[in-house]
Amino acid sequence: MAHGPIKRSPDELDPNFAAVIAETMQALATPSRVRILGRLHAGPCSVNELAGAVGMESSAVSHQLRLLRHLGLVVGRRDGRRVVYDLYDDHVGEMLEQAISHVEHVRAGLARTSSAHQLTEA
Amino acid sequence: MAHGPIKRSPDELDPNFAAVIAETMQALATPSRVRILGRLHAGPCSVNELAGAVGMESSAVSHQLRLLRHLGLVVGRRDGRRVVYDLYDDHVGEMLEQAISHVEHVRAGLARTSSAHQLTEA
DNA sequence: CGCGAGTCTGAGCATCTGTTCAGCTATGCT
DNA sequence: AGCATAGCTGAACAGATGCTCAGACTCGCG
Repeated sequence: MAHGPIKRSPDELDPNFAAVIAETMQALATPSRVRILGRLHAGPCSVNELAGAVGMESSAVSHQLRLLRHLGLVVGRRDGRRVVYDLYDDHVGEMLEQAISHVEHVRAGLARTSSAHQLTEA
Repeated sequence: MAHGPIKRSPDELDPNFAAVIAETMQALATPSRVRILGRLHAGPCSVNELAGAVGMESSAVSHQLRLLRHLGLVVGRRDGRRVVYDLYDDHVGEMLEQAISHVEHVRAGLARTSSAHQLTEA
């Protein structure tokens, strides 16, 4: 892939590009969206199923799905009178998985540090 | 490490675990923090340097650094009268890099979809 | 010891975000 | 056509968030 104008190295990020990253990563910055994506990672399903699975009202789910759609993370296809949502592609699933594994690693490190800290905690 | 109750597969995430993920991923959900982490990825530096690099007030940077410290993503070491911050470990750098690459992929897909959409946009 | 530089902290404020609520649209069935 | 189901949308509200401001604290130096 020969892109070009996009900043690849994480050093000295372009302010504009940093904003784009932040915008997209916000998809994973809320428990409800994380659970929605997690559920979709198990397979496509409708809004109501989703709502039941994550314990939210359909309306709330719909609002979040719109956000995720705009971010390009999920897609919806009409099937009869339902709309079946799915992750946009495998990359989204990977992103979720990697987020999970990173968080596990980080939290493990946190637990270790939380007793013997220097400037870690006030 | 024998943890146990933690959910590893992204399918049907435990609500509690989803909250933990969201909490940590919020570190990347703001342009200022993304830029701070990006700058630190280039190498350790002090609060003032950081502030200059990302164009924020030292105070604001300090506030964000506290957050990032509590999340276990960065560490600070006193050096004379300055405090030198650094990423906690390589995993944090990787997390940043992967976030960047995923976002690039997703945005590329978005650009492609934004013209021929069905339920993507209203 | 006193002062300046560097950093941290709490309060206050403006903004953003997520949920609920009410109502609308669209599809399918009788 | 009439009605029920499924989903979408906008307004409104509560809670969270990020920044600024003022002040406190620490460290090094004269």
